[in-house]
Amino acid sequence: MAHEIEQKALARYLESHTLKQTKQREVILEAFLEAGGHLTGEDLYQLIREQYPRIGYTTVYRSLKLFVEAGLAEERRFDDGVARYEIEHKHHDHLVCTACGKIFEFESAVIEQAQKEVADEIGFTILRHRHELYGHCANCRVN
Amino acid sequence: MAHEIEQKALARYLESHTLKQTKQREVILEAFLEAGGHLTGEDLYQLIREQYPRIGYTTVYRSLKLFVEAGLAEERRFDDGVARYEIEHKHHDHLVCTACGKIFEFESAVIEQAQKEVADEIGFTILRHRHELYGHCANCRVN
DNA sequence: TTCGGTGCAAAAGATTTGCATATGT
DNA sequence: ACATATGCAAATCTTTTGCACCGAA
Repeated sequence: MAHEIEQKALARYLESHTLKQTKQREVILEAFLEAGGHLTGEDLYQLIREQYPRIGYTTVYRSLKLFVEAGLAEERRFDDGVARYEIEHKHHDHLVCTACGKIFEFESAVIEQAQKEVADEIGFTILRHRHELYGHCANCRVN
Repeated sequence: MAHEIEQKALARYLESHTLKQTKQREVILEAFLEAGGHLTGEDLYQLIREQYPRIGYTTVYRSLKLFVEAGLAEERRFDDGVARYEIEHKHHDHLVCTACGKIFEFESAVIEQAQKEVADEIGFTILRHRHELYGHCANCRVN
């Protein structure tokens, strides 16, 4: 099995929280990491279903929430209102192509700084943020 | 009745689209404008219910979508995934206080510019965006 | 008189929960 | 043994739709 590091991180989390290590959790985490993120619960359920038809979607949804708790995944919600999960990694924001659905990531120190200034002005403390640009990617744009 | 300008804008839209002017639409628009925006369909339905218990929530939801079509309102979705509607006005983004739920607006030319640069780099055309800062407002922050 | 509108109830889609059963620890 | 996890079905929650009836044009 690949992704030993993440599997071990999950194992550690489970152990330290008196939760149980199960085949399902291992399989679901594996499939999630393999797919590379930005998946809905349904997406992941369908993927897993092919190989493990006996795993219920309830378990997939519950596992995804567990991964978030464990710091392995992050929950996002783009404009369609459906929850998507991605692999937790360095902070970044998204560009979403509304034509093909592809999702790109970006980060900008200038923007982060400007945000802070906007917030400071009204005495607001930023805990997290969300920044999404919707439009057409290079492939889909009309030239 | 207040908000004559918006009521007239709606009337114009209805007329030009062969749609009908109804008491419900007038009442719902009035309540929406009066409340000042950032409301969910349910919020608005509850507000209207007090005075007009015979207006169904279906009509409220349908009217809100109509207002968006007519350019009078905008649909937003914050982190809870529920659709909220606000009065359409100059472009801006939001600061959302996760303690008291209050919503503030901001705009930043620096950020808009930086967005454009990020998009240009990968040949992406931005059609719209969404930028939300979550945290604690001046009243709720722990000093 | 003719369409579009309304309101109810029912459907739908995504996610959560209750519960009996199964399974790590 | 005991407590948590699973999987099914049923419940939720928000939003949409079907349909008979109503009302604006």
